[in-house]
Amino acid sequence: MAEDISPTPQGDTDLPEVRTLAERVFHQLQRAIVRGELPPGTRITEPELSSRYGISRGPLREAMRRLETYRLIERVPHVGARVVKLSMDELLELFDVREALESMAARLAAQHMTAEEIAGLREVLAVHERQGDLASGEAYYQREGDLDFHYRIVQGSHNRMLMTILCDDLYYLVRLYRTQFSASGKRPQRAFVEHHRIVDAIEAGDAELSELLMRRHVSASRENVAASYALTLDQEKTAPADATATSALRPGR
Amino acid sequence: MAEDISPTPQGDTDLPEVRTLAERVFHQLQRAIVRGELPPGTRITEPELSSRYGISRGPLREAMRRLETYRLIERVPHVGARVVKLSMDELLELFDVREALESMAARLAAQHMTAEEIAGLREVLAVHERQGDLASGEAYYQREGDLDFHYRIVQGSHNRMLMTILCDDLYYLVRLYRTQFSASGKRPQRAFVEHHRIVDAIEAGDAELSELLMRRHVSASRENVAASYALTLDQEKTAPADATATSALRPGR
DNA sequence: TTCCAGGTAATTGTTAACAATCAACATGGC
DNA sequence: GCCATGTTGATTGTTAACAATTACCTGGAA
Repeated sequence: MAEDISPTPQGDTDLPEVRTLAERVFHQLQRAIVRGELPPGTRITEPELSSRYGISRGPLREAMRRLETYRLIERVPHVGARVVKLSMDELLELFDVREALESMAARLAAQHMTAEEIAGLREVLAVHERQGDLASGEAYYQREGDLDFHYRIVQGSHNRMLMTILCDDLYYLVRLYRTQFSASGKRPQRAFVEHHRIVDAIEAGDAELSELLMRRHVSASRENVAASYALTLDQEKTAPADATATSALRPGR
Repeated sequence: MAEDISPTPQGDTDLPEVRTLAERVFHQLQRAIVRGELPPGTRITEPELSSRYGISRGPLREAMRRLETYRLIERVPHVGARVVKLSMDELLELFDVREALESMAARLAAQHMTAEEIAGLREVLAVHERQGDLASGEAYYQREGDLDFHYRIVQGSHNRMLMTILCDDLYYLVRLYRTQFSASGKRPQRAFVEHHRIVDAIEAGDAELSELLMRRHVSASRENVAASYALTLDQEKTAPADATATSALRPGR
């Protein structure tokens, strides 16, 4: 059980910031966690990982510190670190934060987005639509495209702090939640229509409408997730196999 | 020039999380930066600080990494770190983020705040009012009280992620901005009235009104800062002594 | 059987020395 | 005189060993 992560000493030289060992192992660990190769709750021990990646504990600790700031692991002094365990409560909290920040981003995007950026946004939707029919059941690309759509609108806000919080700090947490609660519910058509209306409002320069539509869009996604979760709870009640696996209630800090 | 910070090996043992050297020096550095004892743009060099605080470079690097996540310092690989330099653009960006998040917090507070919490909130305003007449010109306590007010509403949202972002991640950045752009404009009466109306809406359980009032409150504060800044620019134009000191335009990343 | 105490092993925190990178300065050529 | 280039100094990145705290396990007593 020491070869789960696929060390891959090569491979990720595309990132511009691999000037140090700590950066490289940080990206490797980040990818492993987001992909679910390191399941939530997994204990992270420094000697094991340092030997696995062939580096010393110094850079590894720095990488772990960065993972901690992204809320992907949780550390306790003198005790250790473990991959963050997700609860449905926290997922819903994340949706509230996204609703607040992304609606603001849409408002600012309507004011500041350039013609080129809007064209690029439409292109995302077009590509999305082109492979939409074949990917109707393939939820993965759907959601990737959804992430890309939201990502570009945040970029269009031209607010660097907003971009940092949403696209750097929370981006990987959103991805982790998606791999964790894989049942994203299928409302691709609805989401697709909403995306188009948001772009229309942005292109028209209607800040208030853009904000309102984005707020509804995120809120609807939140309700969708909450509903499918309630459904899961019901199914568990009828056949309570191993409740701890899916209910994922935090032990409480 | 090696005794500017006041090493103070004792003093801050009130924090619960001083179980490690890195934690302690982190808090010391954080306080030094927020108080302005380490001016923006100051270069942070590891050997100097490690010898100054009497610790090794290991814990110091961990402390600096934490400071980086709070956006209080900026690091460049193989080059070094320096205290973050504030620009008015970024301050306005921060106001946008606060407007989005704190209005959401007010909305959630109206739904989830307990009677005890609301009573505590009113107590903050009462204390504030009691010393309001004597501190009419004393802007410092005024702003501290303002921070406390906002802080408690965020706590009242019962959304841990919101609390983390606003009260942990952005709190010290807001304080740094206030010490930097000390001219906070004086609209204490206006802000005070707005605070009371927000509490009224929260107590009435009116989520939408609470959100709206908080949004206006933060937005008004933003416009106030922007206006006083424009005034400063005008004064500089008439007497352009050293423009770089107060205009504080980033060199652009 | 259950609870508590002590000891042991493992892990984290810390330190100091070594290696790699960068910025500034001096030197030489055009 | 100015620009390119090599060198030097300092700073950061990395490593390995040491110290301190914690968790687990074993043993015994109520």
